[in-house]
Amino acid sequence: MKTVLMVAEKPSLAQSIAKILSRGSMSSHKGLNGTCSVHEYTGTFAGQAVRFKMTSVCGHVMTLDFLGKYNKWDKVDPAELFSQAPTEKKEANPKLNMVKFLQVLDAVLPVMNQAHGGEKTVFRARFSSITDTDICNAMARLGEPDHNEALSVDARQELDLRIGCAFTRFQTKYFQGKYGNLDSSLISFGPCQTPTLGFCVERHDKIQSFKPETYWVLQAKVNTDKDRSLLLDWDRVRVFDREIAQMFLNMTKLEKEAQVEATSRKEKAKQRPLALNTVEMLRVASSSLGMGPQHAMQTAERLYTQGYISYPRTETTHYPENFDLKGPLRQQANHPAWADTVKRLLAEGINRPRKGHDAGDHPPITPMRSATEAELGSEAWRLYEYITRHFIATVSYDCKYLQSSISFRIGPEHFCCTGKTVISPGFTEIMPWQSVPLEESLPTCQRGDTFAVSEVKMLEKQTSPPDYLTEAELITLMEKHGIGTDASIPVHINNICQRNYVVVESGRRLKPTNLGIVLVHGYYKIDAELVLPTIRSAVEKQLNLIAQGKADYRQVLGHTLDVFKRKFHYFVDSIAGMDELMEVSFSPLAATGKPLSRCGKCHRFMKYIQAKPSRLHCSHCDETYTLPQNGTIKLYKELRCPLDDFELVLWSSGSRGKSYPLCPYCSNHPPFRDMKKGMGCNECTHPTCQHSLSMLGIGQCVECESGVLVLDPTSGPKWKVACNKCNVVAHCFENAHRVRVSADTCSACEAALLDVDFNKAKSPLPGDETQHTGCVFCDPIFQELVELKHAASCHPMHRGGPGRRQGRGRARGRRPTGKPSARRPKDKMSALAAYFV
DNA sequence: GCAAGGTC
Repeated sequence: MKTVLMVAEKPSLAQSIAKILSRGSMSSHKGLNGTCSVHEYTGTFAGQAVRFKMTSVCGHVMTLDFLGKYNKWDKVDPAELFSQAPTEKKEANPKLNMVKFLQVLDAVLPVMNQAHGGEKTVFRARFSSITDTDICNAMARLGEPDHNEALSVDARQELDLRIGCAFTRFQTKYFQGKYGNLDSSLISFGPCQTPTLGFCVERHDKIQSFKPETYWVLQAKVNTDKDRSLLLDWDRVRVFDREIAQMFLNMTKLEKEAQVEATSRKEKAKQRPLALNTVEMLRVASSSLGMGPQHAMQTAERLYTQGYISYPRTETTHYPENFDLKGPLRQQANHPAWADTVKRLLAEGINRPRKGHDAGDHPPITPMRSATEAELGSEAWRLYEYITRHFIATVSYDCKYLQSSISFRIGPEHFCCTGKTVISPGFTEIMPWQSVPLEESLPTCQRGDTFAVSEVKMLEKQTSPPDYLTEAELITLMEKHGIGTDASIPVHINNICQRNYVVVESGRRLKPTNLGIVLVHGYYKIDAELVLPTIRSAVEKQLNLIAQGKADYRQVLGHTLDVFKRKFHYFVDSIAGMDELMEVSFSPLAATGKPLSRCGKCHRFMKYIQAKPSRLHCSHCDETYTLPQNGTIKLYKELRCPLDDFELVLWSSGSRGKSYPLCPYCSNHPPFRDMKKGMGCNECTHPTCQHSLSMLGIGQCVECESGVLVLDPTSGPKWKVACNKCNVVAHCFENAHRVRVSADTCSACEAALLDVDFNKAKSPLPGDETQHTGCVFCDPIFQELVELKHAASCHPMHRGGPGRRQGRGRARGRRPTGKPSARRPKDKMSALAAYFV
């Protein structure tokens, strides 16, 4: 039997499609990467009985990047990134082993192509919803893969990469080389993030340039009953001339009666909501739940993987034709929060949902199973509750209310008042925040009736500026201008926050920082297209032409790159224009920071710049030395590096983390071949320096491949031994007053022996011993005094819970022998000579 | 260290 291999775009789709096509009779097993499954079943294909193997990829298989050597910022002119720098396709997620996985399943491909000589063997199914009819129709009308669509995607990828990286590198290097308080580790630029920032700054500018204007309003009150009065709105709404307003006031004030000119009563409806898609969910999450888009998306993702809601990334607001609305509704029939509403809907019949937009991706977001707050936790519950209420609302009835209004005349001026009374609340019962506000009902009257005027007064008011953009408004703007997609909108918003271009204020409003404002104003000054949303859509148009086969991939790519290369050169030549704005808000490097440690070249104090990216700046030599981020920096006892005479500094990630000394010069200009930029003394292979790996290294890390456990000489009296690569930290010899790494090694495991001195009173050593030399891994006395831990880290990624091999003394390690760096050289001076570059 | 866009 022949095999038909089918590949969907993600695991969940493979499963649901296989289920449909096999009518539920497939057998499934995990693929070799543990993420993608293979679903197998027998069926017919092109009239033959075949074995189907259905699997999927998982996001993009390949990604685009520059060749390695073009990723060295100090060695490559960003202008080269437009054409000279070659790009390569890399596996987007090497851990998934996607390419190998597909190759295994695809092992038949060469055979396929040969055996069928010329006959087509690769097809593409096109469908717009995951329903039986759609999927079966797609299988009956298989098309060919569209090469043009692929080219269009490739072109977008290459444009975004080249343009984004060129501008980002140039800006970052230029401004970080001049200013010391930008407080952003990266001055990034991108075709989506920059217009996103642009929207926020545009609103800021409107607020700044806003000039309040005074206006005047007439307000009249009439008596409708003995003790009730009615407030009337002026038909002219407001006037901006005080004297004119005064004139109207004088004319109406003379009148004692208000005459009813007309009354009306209209039945109106407030429409039930459209089915829920991603951006609407994100808007409501931000504006009503106070939950940022990134966080909301993560929460939704969790609800989805746990089976509480349907797939949360969709642009569609229309339920597929045969979508089962009653099933999910029935599941909610006993929910304590909305059982009554749901039961009534089921008994009296649900309403037909409104016709929304079918984007052809996934069905709208709906609850998949009933859940309570206790089960989900408060954050996830709030989102789930909203999704569920929204779903119920889509099958509820419109809210119906009566809008009545009365028009009055007082002298020559016209006034009116309106009131709403709810006829049937419809969906607002399940979405109470949408309900029509309760208002006092209007008196019943008819044309010609009169009411006594109790008061007419003139109010002085001022126009007020708009407020900063809310996240919800920003999402709407992005959606309207085609900036980003449902899945990437939260990422772009997050980006401009992380880069410190905007900050989230109360009410989730986005207030641009000085940096964000200066950047956008600078783009406006030099080349407004760099920040306007129109440029993205213009490029998108070209890319669509490629996809439709109406434009040539090479030509579009070449032309667009050429345009942006010119823009880039013009930007670089005109950067002084942006710089003028920078100067106003930021301080030059030389005027920033506090004196900390001495430069090895001029022996003057260098200044420590704490703002991101933290670094040391020598204003005399005009040199900047970057420091490790996410930690604190102190002077290290005025000790100096034996190689360059720079004063060492001590980096620390906090009392529960690790710390190590580093030489500012070596860290930026590695002295030995086997050292990389950013390394501290704990990775330095200097054979004799007392701070080096060679002198303080003990043995191989118990967890990671390449790390070495190094004694932290500053950690006493709670001594620590920390890996110089990963987060492993061993706490040891508490209260020892001296710990030294001995020149001798353990005969069993080759680790360096430690020489430990205790005070008499606090010594944990057996007998009355105060001194002991031994191996931390093998010595039975030391094993009791060593505890392995992970350093408290700023990166949750690396936190990874307790170590697999946690526990006293179980950690076995050899003094590393694979690399010359960690071996104790026999002839120190000759080894030193050999290490120098 | 950089873009955007997929999914996990």
